[in-house]
Amino acid sequence: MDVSTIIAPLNDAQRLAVSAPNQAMLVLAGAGSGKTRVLVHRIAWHIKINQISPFHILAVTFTNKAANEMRERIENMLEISARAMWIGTFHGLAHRLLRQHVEQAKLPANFQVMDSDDQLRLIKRLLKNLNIDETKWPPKQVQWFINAQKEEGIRARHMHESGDFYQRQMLTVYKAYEDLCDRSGLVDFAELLLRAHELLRDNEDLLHFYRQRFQQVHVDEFQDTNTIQYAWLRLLTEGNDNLFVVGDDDQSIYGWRGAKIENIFNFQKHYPNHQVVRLEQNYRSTGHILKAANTLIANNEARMGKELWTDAGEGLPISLYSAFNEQDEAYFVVEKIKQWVNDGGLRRDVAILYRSNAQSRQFEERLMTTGTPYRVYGGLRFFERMEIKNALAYLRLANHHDDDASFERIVNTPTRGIGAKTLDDMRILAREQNLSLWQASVRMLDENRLPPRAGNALKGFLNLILQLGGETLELPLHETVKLVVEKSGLIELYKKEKQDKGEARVENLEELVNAARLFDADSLNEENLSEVDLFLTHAALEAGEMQGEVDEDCVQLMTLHSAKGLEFKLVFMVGMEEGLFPSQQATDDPGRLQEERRLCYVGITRAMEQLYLTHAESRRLYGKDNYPRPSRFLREIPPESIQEIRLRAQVTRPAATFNSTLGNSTQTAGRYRMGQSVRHEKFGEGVVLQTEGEGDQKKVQINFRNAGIKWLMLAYAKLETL
DNA sequence: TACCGTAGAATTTTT
DNA sequence: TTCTACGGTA
Repeated sequence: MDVSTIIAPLNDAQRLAVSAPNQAMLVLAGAGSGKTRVLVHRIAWHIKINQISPFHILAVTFTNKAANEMRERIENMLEISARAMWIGTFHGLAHRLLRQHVEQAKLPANFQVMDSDDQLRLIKRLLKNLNIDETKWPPKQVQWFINAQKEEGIRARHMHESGDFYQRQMLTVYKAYEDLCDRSGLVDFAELLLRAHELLRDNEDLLHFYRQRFQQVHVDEFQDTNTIQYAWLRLLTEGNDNLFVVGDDDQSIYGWRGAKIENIFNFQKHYPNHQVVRLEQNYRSTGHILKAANTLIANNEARMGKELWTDAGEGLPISLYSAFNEQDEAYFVVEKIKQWVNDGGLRRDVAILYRSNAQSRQFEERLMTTGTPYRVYGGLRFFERMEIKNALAYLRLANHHDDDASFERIVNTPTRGIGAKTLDDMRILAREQNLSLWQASVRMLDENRLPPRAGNALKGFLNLILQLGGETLELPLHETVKLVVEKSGLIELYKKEKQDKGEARVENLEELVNAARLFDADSLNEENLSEVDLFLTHAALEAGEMQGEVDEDCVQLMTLHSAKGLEFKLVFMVGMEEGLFPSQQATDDPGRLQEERRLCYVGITRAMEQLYLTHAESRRLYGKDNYPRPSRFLREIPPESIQEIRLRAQVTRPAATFNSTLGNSTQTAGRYRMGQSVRHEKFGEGVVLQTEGEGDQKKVQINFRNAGIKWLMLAYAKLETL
């Protein structure tokens, strides 16, 4: 393979990035500008042109999906195995480091990874133990606090006792949490990163080794890195100038989760010899769409600056529809989708994007009644489902008796007569004697501390776990899982549950056995784990797909956040209203508002051919009617790129639609029907929401742009239709 | 232990 | 409005 095969399919900017000499590099890759391609080709360049062994290459991503895709594309392109190359997520790679150096990382050899749900449960239990009132100290908030500290690299011992009451309380919990995790051999997501950072920072020989090993370090979605992730990258590369990062400050939408967009700016300070390359040619969207995106995002401050362009032509203008209410909005969108399909379009090329999950319902209902297949993203993923987590807890406890989190989870699931009293006693004993719950129950049984019934029940449970642990030693993984699922009694439990739900759970458990069968244990076993532990880690680190792969051609419904990285021919961005998007909480904070704007930018740039923006004049939210003003983002898009879909164009629509959705036939009558724009002498412009009464008694409710919502008597109000 | 009623909350979620 | 978590009761 020679230079041209790697370089030929690239544009100038891409080439510049791919073939640059070894130095720190910041690639600002606009949406749809081929950033993965640049990463893949850059790595290919190192391997084929610079003769760097894959062994010496590191590539970090945020999602498993991105990591898998990158590995695959490199292997296909170079026709080599990329086994030796470290490609993975920050968390996956951190985990691998910790496993390979458990001792130096000061972890037990069989440490287990907790997902956020496990973590939350652990915190809840901890608060109970510490007698801390959960209503005053919400576990979620505690969890957030702890993770935020870890992401900043702060341990409990680094914190001062002297803070305010809140700080001191949080610190107490943080300390206790650290102790509990250490004692139970549990590691949460943030801990993986923090500990991996400390591991390298505090072990000079190790750091030296990995700095030598990773001659070229590549990072995807750099704008999403948090403090500790960036610190880890710096440890590995600073001074060597061998850090190649790709990102887009305009697509940073996870600030609320700790992502530091500043890392992009800091990069330029920390790597003074860096080079910046901008990828601005867009291969995805039409001119109108890009113009809208560019103009909108120009309203943000402190950008690196970038302007997307295309040579693909203007395309269709963006359509804007003002719906009466959220039902009309759904109606409109689904009508347009039906048209698209009638014109030969595929449903899978269509996406409905919204700010918050709650908005999906209207669309689902409408899609359902029209018989349009659809798929909603979000919600629980496979390994996060209750029944799966229960089954995995059995598996875990059978292999790690001292895992208290798993113990608590399943000790009485299904119910086996181990009640609150028994458990309380057990917890007290465990705390006093510094034992695990397992050890505590063994002792209680040994010392005959329990009434016969509870004692027998507990004995039964311990035996079950022992049996599962013992019998499964010799079995292949999927047989082990099968045994666990069957003997645990979970299947029976869910069979009894309400029809459809229980059935789904049983199916999921069966699917779990299947997943274990398909699990390719030796694919990445550098960690020297048992097959079971490897599977458990896999479950924690890769929560799995949202739903099983449904190949059916269906409309895609998802939040703007989950749409990042995807593209669709036809995109609907719905609920473009103040208070919804931008969300209420963001409106008074300039920083958060800019993040909302970036989210809007992400949404717009998902569209390849056609983009619809919709908002509703009236929206029922949490049981209350709201009359939101159109989103400011709509005004930030150049009018010449927008085509408003006028109500007049809708006259062919059967009046029954409005009636059935609003349930009041008077509302379509007369000059002042819903949606009619009017002007009032004093209140200015507004939109009719509904009417009531007849003759001189007729009243209209109007949402005035500036004066708010008012009821007016038609006979007196001087209204002018627009 | 299981079921019911009610209070209270209700962006976004790569790992 | 709708969902969840919790506390009370059978």
